[in-house]
Amino acid sequence: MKIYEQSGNLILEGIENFDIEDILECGQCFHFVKKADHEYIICAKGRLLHVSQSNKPDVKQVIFYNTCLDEYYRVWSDYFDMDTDYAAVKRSILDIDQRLSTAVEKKSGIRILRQDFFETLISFIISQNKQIPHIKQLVAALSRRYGTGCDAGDGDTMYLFPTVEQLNAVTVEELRACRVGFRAPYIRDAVSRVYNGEINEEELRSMQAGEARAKLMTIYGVGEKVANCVLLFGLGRMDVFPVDVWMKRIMEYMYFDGEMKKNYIESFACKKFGQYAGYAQQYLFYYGRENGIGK
DNA sequence: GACCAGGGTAACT
DNA sequence: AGTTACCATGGT
Repeated sequence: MKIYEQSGNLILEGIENFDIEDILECGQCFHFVKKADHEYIICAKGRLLHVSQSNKPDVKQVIFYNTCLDEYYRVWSDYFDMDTDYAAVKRSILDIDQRLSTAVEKKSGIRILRQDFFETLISFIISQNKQIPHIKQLVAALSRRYGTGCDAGDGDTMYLFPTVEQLNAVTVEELRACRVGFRAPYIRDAVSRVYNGEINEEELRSMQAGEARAKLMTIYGVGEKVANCVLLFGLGRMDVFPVDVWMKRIMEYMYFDGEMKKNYIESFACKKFGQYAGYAQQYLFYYGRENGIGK
C-alpha cells in the first residue's frame, strides 16, 4: 500500500483488507452518515472524517479528505487498526475452521475499529433491545443535543458524541425526553461513574479481560453482552466474543443442533478462536445477519 | 394489534 | 443457580 498527500487529501493506494462499507455497516459503529455508495462521513476521535473508496481493479484506493500524513499516523492509523495484518488474521481463522470461509470472503473488508471508550460504552447501553437504525438515530440525537458541532461541508453540521463532562450535565428526565426509554437511568449511572473516576479507561485496559468485564458489569444496565462489546470495540480486546440474539442463532445454526445457552456459546467460541474471537465474531455477525442465517 | 429489536434487572422458583 | 415478566420506543 502507498500512502500520500494530494491536494489536501490523503490517498491510500493499493489498499487490501479494507472496505469502508464493510467496516461501517457491519454493526460495530453507529456514528456516521452515508453520503453515497462507498462514501461516508464518520464522527470519531473528536473530529470528522470524510472517506470514499474506489474498488475498481485498476484503481484500488481509499481517499481520506482534508487530512494529512501527520494526522493519519497520529489518529486514523490507530482508529482503523492499521497495524493489524488482516490477511494473517483471516488465515488464522480459516486454519481454525474452514467453515468461516464464506463469511470471511464475502465480508473481507471488515476491520475492527478502535473506537472511543466512553462513546462505545454509552452507545452499546443504548443498543439493548433496539435495531441498528434506531441506535444510530439515538446516538445522533444525543450528539446533536449535547455534543459539539463540526462543519461537515455543503453547509451541513455534524455533532461529535458528547464528552463525559457534557453528558454529566444532563438529567435522567432530559435523557428520557431524548426517547432513550428505560435506558435513561442506565446511561445516567454510566456517565456518573466514568465522570467520578470509578470507571477508569486506563485501569480497565490494564486489567485482565475477565476482571475488566466484571468491573464494567457493575454499571447499572451493563450486562455480559454490552460489557463484551465495550471490551471489543472500545478497549481493543480482540479476544472476546459478544453473543447477541443474532450470534446465538448463527452459532446454533453452525455448531449446535438446536438451542444452546449464550454463555456456553461464548466460552465455546472463545476457546475455539482464542485471540481471534472478536474478529471471527464480526465476520460471522455481519455475514449471518445480512443473510438471515438461522431465522 | 401482536411481535420483535446487537439486553438487563428484579422477582420469582 | 436457573427461568420469567417487564422495561420504552419504533418498525413491520
